[in-house]
Amino acid sequence: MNDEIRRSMPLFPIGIVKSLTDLSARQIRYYEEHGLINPARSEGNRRQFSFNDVDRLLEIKSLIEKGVNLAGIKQVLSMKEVPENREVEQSKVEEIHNELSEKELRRMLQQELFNAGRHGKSSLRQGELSRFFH
Amino acid sequence: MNDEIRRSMPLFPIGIVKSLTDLSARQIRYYEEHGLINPARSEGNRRQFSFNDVDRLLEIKSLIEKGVNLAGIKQVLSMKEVPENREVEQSKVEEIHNELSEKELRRMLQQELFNAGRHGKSSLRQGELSRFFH
DNA sequence: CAACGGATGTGAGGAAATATAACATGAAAT
DNA sequence: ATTTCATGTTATATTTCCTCACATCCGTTG
Repeated sequence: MNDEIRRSMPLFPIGIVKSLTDLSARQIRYYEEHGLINPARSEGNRRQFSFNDVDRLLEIKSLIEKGVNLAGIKQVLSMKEVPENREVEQSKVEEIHNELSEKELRRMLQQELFNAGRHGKSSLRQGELSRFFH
Repeated sequence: MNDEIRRSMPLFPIGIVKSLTDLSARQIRYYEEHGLINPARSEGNRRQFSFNDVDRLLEIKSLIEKGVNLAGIKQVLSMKEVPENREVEQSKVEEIHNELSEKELRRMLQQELFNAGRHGKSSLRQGELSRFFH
């Protein structure tokens, strides 16, 4: 449900994404420039990548390594887009983004994560936050 | 298994952690100064927080809100440390950190994430990377 | 072959995020 | 009334990231 929200939560700076994907900053920015990814931005205009973004970049990298060019990748990725409830999800996200300010959204997510982590947990070993990224 | 590795992978800058935990940067740094957390550092000396770190901060925050002071929190947290295979886990992590350079470790993790995400996956919806953070 | 466009590297210049350190402050403890 | 704890605030330095421009390599095409 809010899985999509969690997965699209802006978390990582480009430096981390670089090491996670082994792509250069130049490449990442270039792919964004050509619409393959669409990371969020901080107030100060810095890119903030979500899990979805990183997933997508790994997918892109894999295709690049197979010799697929950007146009081809664009095709492949667009085909992977869920055919069902596409507009539904889309509108849901937009709804949230329009009705709530960025700050409010962030706070909401944080609250959700926090509360969920609060109960039914006895050992730190089990973890709190990370449980909600699966 | 490598769960602990994933959970302790340095990912977030302090700004994100602030919004995730609703703690001030001052607080976060203060808690580190007093040994409650121990985030990794980038080459350029910036703090890099893992899921474990964020979990811990949420735990700390919860205790703070209950009126527990730092000494008390230190106690509580130390008690949560797994009594079993403590040294085992510890030594395992240290082993990795000693035998492999930071860069190699990072690359290894990235590889693992990447490869695991590569197979048995047909829809982007399912996600690749995020599956490995649970 | 020469020219062109796609994909990436590199460097300049500037802005944002973070680091440490020092001092300020309110509340709690002594 | 002091002292200590936990946090805020401000100043200054560094690192990371931004955009933009130009260079380079390479495959495709006229």
